[in-house]
Amino acid sequence: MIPATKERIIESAIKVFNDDLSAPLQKIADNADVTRRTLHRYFKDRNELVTVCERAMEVSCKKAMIAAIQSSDHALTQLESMLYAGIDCGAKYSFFYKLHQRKEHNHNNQNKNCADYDYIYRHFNHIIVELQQNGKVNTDMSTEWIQILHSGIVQSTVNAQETTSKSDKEIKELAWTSYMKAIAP
Amino acid sequence: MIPATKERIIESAIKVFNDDLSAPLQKIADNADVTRRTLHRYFKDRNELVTVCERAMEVSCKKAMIAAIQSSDHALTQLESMLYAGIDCGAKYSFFYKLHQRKEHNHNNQNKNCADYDYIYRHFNHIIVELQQNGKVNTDMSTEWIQILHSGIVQSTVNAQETTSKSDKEIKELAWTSYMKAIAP
DNA sequence: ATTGTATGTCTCAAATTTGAGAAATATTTA
DNA sequence: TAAATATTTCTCAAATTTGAGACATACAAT
Repeated sequence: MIPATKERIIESAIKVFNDDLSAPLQKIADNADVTRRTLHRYFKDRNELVTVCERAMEVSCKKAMIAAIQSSDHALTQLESMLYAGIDCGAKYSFFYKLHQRKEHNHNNQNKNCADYDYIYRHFNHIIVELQQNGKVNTDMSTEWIQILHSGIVQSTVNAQETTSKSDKEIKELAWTSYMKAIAP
Repeated sequence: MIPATKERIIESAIKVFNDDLSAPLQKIADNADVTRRTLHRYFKDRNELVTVCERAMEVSCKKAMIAAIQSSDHALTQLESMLYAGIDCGAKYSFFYKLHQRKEHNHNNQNKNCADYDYIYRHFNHIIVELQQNGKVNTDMSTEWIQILHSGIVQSTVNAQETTSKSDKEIKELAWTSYMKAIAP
């Protein structure tokens, strides 16, 4: 059982690191409403914190994605759930996505995380191809592009949640409508 | 006339700061292929560099946006040009957009930059409303949401340019097609 | 009330980052 | 080529960030 404080530090760290990987740890401590000393009690050093964040984010994000895939056997519903899962994971999703995209990252399917990433994106591809065969998705668009679009919509929806006055539900519906229409034939 | 080196430093700084505002200056120097010493000759300190970046990015991004607006008097063409301008500005666009969105930013239309930002977004809104009246854009979507979507598509297209094998032209076309279909009635 | 655990405060040394001087080298311009 | 300018290299002190010890407080569980 992970203590609530530790959890809070990880959450803040994910949020802060997400657009400022070199941010001073003080910034994360402030954000989590703890002293820097407390942060250092939970994490040996910056490196460990980053690693833990990556793992935490991978785990929760992967879990949500896999659940989304398994929530239905209709490809369209699966895709919709994946979009919502991404939005719900918030900053974690961008982190997750970035992580496996950046050039320093040496992809390696022996690694459990990479294997899961592969699992998710194989399924994603599978869903898209199926929808294309059913004539529900534009065949002029590569799955590669649709993946980019998918993550773009997730990201901007997450950002939007912070600035807009709309309810989460409304925003998600807008996101899904826009996405679906964008990739429709 | 700004020296090429200074220009290069600013470019790198915008790129690096864009997802790591606290990055060590060494990282920017490396990216710009100069020594940290050279960087320090052009910029008194980190703060000055950040300020100069903001200004540079505002100027070039604004110029491109305004040019896009004025490039045509067909609303749809204007919107398309604005999307491409955003993509061409690359990292600058996200920076520009973020800058005026973050809560520390105190919007103030006495400020020339804010005034220009307002000018651009007034026009953007105008274009959307006009397209909605012509039945070319979905009236269920607020301009607020369309703006979010717009910047989301720009951002992910810029990211995509770095990872994908597709040509810039192809990607831009995909972006525009997806965007237009997403907001169509 | 007492014990144990978690967090905060204050402190400090080590590590890193920052900004700049001085002289050597490279590059441009006349 | 010579002079002028820009950049690099090496160096160093100041500032900031990092990680941790020692002890004080707060708070929950028994």
